Amino acid sequence: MGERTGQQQLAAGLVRLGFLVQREYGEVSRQHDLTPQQAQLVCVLLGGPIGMAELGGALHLEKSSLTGLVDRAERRGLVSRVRDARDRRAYRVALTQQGVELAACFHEHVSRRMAALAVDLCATDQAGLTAAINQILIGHGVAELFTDD
Amino acid sequence: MGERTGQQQLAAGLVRLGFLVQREYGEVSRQHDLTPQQAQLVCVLLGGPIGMAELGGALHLEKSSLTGLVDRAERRGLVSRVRDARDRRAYRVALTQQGVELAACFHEHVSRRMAALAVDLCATDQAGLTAAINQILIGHGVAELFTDD
DNA sequence: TTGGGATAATTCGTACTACGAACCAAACTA
DNA sequence: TAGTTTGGTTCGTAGTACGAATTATCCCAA
Repeated sequence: MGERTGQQQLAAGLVRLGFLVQREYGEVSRQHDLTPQQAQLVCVLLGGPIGMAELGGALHLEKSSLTGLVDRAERRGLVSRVRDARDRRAYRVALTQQGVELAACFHEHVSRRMAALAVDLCATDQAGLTAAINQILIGHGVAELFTDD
Repeated sequence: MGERTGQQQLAAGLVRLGFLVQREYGEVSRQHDLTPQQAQLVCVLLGGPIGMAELGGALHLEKSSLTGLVDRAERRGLVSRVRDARDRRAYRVALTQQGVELAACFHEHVSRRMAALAVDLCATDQAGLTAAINQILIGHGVAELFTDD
């Protein structure tokens, strides 16, 4: 009601956009018979096999949460745990062939869906939006990787 | 790698921004001893008491999921179920006094956090970002309410 | 070289999320 | 008034996320 500062408007917009993105992401995940978390996992792994520890960093999860997530993905044949050559405590989590295919397919679809969100914007506005988002991301330690973590 | 279209860049940015927003939202929720879902619930209820059915629409949840969410919030003294006067099957879910306070406090904090995300952008870019986000939101049926659903 | 602290990961218990199917009761409608 | 729709709950299943405790390995320093 009444007055609303630009800051408040922007804050509200960011929250709603966040929820909208999550909803789309979840829907696409479901279409691929994945939970959003599993989808995120396989997308990260598209960047190559990594240890549980780094995975926890990428997904912002405690290691105890990770065990189960990887367990379930492994049970579904999407990933496998490979012992690290030089550290007998460590595993590396890698996509299986099936995992690679599913991840690529999912990534493709989710990208399309996201692009579709901005389809109403003219090219200039899209470029401006991309720039603004990138500036926010770099200012908040979001990795520069080419996959969407 | 190599070439990346503007669409792909934007799509990736949206996904990452979405995750970033969720992370911030979750962190603030936690600081208020709420789960993100409970936080979302009380924020929606700031707009006034509503029935389970509409609530499901607002939160994009099945009614069976809602029962538990409202149960737990009720157990915590945040909301209460009030029988609808004119339909003896229906409840309306309303914030308790405690719920109102907590929701207002949470809303305040989360808004600040979100605004802080964009603090590096100049005023012009912020305005542009707000406009672009609003255009996306209106194009995708996100309600015009003043609370962040 | 051995002992002690850090590190990689798992297990366990708890709480919460989300769904669909089955169900009940009140409301509507033909 | 019978039959259908609607509002909400219950139940079972699967998944998510955490922290504390545990095990095994690694690494460093005395």
